[in-house]
Amino acid sequence: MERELLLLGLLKREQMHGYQLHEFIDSNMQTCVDIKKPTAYYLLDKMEQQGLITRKEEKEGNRPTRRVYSMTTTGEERFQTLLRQNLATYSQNRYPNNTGFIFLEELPEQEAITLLLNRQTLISGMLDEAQTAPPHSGAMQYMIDHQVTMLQAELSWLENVISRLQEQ
Amino acid sequence: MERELLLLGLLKREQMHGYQLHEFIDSNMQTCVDIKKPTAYYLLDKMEQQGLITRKEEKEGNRPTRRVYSMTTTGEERFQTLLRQNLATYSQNRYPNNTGFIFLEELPEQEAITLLLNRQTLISGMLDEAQTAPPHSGAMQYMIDHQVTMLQAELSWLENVISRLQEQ
DNA sequence: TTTTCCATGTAACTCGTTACATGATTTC
DNA sequence: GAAATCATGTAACGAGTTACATGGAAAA
Repeated sequence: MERELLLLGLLKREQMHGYQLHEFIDSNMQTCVDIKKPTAYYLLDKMEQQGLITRKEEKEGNRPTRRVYSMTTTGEERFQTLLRQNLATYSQNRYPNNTGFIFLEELPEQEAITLLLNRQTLISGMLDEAQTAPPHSGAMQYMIDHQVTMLQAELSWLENVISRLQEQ
Repeated sequence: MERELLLLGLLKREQMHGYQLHEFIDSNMQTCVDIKKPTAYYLLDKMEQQGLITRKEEKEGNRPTRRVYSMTTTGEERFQTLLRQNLATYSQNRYPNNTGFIFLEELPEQEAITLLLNRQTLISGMLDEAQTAPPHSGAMQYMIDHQVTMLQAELSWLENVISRLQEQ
């Protein structure tokens, strides 16, 4: 659903072909969303069949034909619905990354601390990366801020856990 | 992988049958992990075939036979590996919940604010719930704290977005 | 007596991914 | 001449879910 919203939203701005969409997402939005090529092609196909988008073929030289998609009015309506739904709603996030913490006590404290310090380094690295990302236009910046906020939260929680372990 | 770690970790503590595992997870850990019954049964089957756990049948009266699983030494090793890997590692979280924010500008400001206020209420509710959860034993408490931390971060980011919209 | 709980499962499906295939074109 | 890029796709798989099925026991 979210990837459909993503593709629709981008196609609302301007018509694009599959490769181009994937390229754009992969190089401009990699910090907060991702989509693989086969998924993109598959969704475009499906949404075309549903009448949300239409395609026109574009031939340039001897290259493979581009299938350039643009939104239909049905697609526009769908986009509006999806967008509102997405913004007004929130469903609990799971953090499968952290399942191991349930069993922290199974490990000798010293080893646990060592492992967690490694994790801390990883998260710090990601945080740095997110923070040094070039500023994005408009609402995309919100998404980057979100990543940063969440990574900071993750980090501060982790530091808390580590220091509680060190107290013992 | 994470659910395997979860099941293994619980079976390390004490032998259990599928229904019981699901029950336990569903009623004691619902804030941070979840697993559906068919998934649990499927994984138990698979892990038994891999020799990570063994089962013995337990018959009580005329009820359906329980398949009580307990860990093997191979399972113990696997658990140790998975646990260390999970703790020392971190991979970027995606937040598909928030995809819509990329297109915030497509909406009239007033409406956007209204939608986001609704979302805010939802998150506040979840936060309350997580905070009033009865304290858990040992490391499980870390997981609850994590949920709380993440919800707070989500909320503070959202409030920030809302107030930036209101300034305009 | 009807609903809920106990305890197991299967089948079909969804969403997404990896790995592979094709073939021209530009770049090194 | 080899490698990366452009542009499309298919096939097989993976993890997990929903919906359904069974059948006895306890509770309402």
